Amino acid sequence: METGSIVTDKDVAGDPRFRLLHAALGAFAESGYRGATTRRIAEMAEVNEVTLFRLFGSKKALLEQAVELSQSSTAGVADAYLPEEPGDVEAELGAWARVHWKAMRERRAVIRKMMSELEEHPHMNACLSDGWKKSHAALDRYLNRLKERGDIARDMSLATAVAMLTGTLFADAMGRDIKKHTFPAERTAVAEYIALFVRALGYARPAALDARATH
Amino acid sequence: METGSIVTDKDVAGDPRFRLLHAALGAFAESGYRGATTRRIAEMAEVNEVTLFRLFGSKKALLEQAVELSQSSTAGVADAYLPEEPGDVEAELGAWARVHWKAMRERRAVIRKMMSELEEHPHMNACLSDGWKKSHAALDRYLNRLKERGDIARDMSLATAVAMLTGTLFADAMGRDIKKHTFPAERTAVAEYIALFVRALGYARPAALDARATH
DNA sequence: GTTGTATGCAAGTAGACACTTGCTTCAGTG
DNA sequence: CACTGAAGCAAGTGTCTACTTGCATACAAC
Repeated sequence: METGSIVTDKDVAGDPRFRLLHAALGAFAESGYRGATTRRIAEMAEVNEVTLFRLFGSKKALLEQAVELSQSSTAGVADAYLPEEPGDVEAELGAWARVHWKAMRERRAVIRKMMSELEEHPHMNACLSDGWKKSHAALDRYLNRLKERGDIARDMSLATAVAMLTGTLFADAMGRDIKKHTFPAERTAVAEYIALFVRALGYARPAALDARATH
Repeated sequence: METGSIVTDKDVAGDPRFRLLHAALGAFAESGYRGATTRRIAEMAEVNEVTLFRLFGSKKALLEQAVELSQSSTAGVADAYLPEEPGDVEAELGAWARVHWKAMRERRAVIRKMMSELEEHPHMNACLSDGWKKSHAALDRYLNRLKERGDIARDMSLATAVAMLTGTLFADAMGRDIKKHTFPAERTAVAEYIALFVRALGYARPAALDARATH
């Protein structure tokens, strides 16, 4: 069983290394790279500031490891919801979308900061795209399978469809704080997006009438 | 000479106030609030740093005025493209979307920085949502008119549709730098989004068969 | 010519910043 | 016990930060 990390025999929560990584991510999420000062990170971690430099060498190294860790913890958590062979398309897409949306929404502060830092810290650019790559690829595979089966139009551009759905979810997760009143209710929003999306695909449900538009 | 706008008799490009506002926005777009130091802004504006404080009082005041100015310059530039009475829906929505997308894409650096700063500087939150309010409202009115005319389903949630289209455009404008290869070609992307969106609406073209599902 | 206003320039403030040095404390291991 | 390694602590380093002060200069109006 792969854990992806080297677990020491120490109490993880008490390990200064772990505490610093956790605190660094919190400070970064609150105030960005420049605002996450080494003093503040050390205080939040309840660890001496000197220990920070002994363990990580520099602020830059610490923050890079912190965001990498935060990204790997949620990467590819949604892709499992899309089966190899599509069944109930709306339900399956809905489950995937809900998990993907939730993962972005929970990390929205970090994501926003990474997006604003990507010119000055290219490492965060890589982290960002890697974090979504697996989920988006799974969606692409799923839609491709639908296309192969002839359930959606043959001339449908999957890249456009994927960009539309992932973009909608991304913008909702990021923007809901900014313009509250203009978004659908949080409970039902994702399901409504999926309903619209399925219709955009021109998906012909097997059980329903054969209503393929083109002759 | 009559210019028709509120212009001082000074040469605008040489006016230190104008130069500072312009430089402040540039520095903010490059490095965010903390990275836009007063020294750097003054250097970029080729104006003495002391003049900055004499004219604006503080760095905070300068930056707030700068982002406000940048927002008001592009606010409501797209809403004019949606007529009161819909005609060629795909073309009209396409024109609106293209202009709206372009406005976001050109200011993407500033927008990304504002989004990451909105907890620490609530003023930027207000600027952000105000900048989009008019365009989004115009889209909402347009779709509402379509609904009234019965061209799209009566049970369609316009809030969801608006969120989906604006979200797609926003995510494209912001994300194209981050994950280049996963987006449709820049030339055609917006038109493809619109094509999908129109199909999602279930829009029945007047010239085509009368295919209204529910009577 | 005098006054006022706007700008430049040199210098300086107090605090924050990332990072370092030297020394102490303490737990674990032989 | 002695030794080692990890951590804390106090006190620095030089640089940067927003912002201030005092004074010199230019130019326009009266």
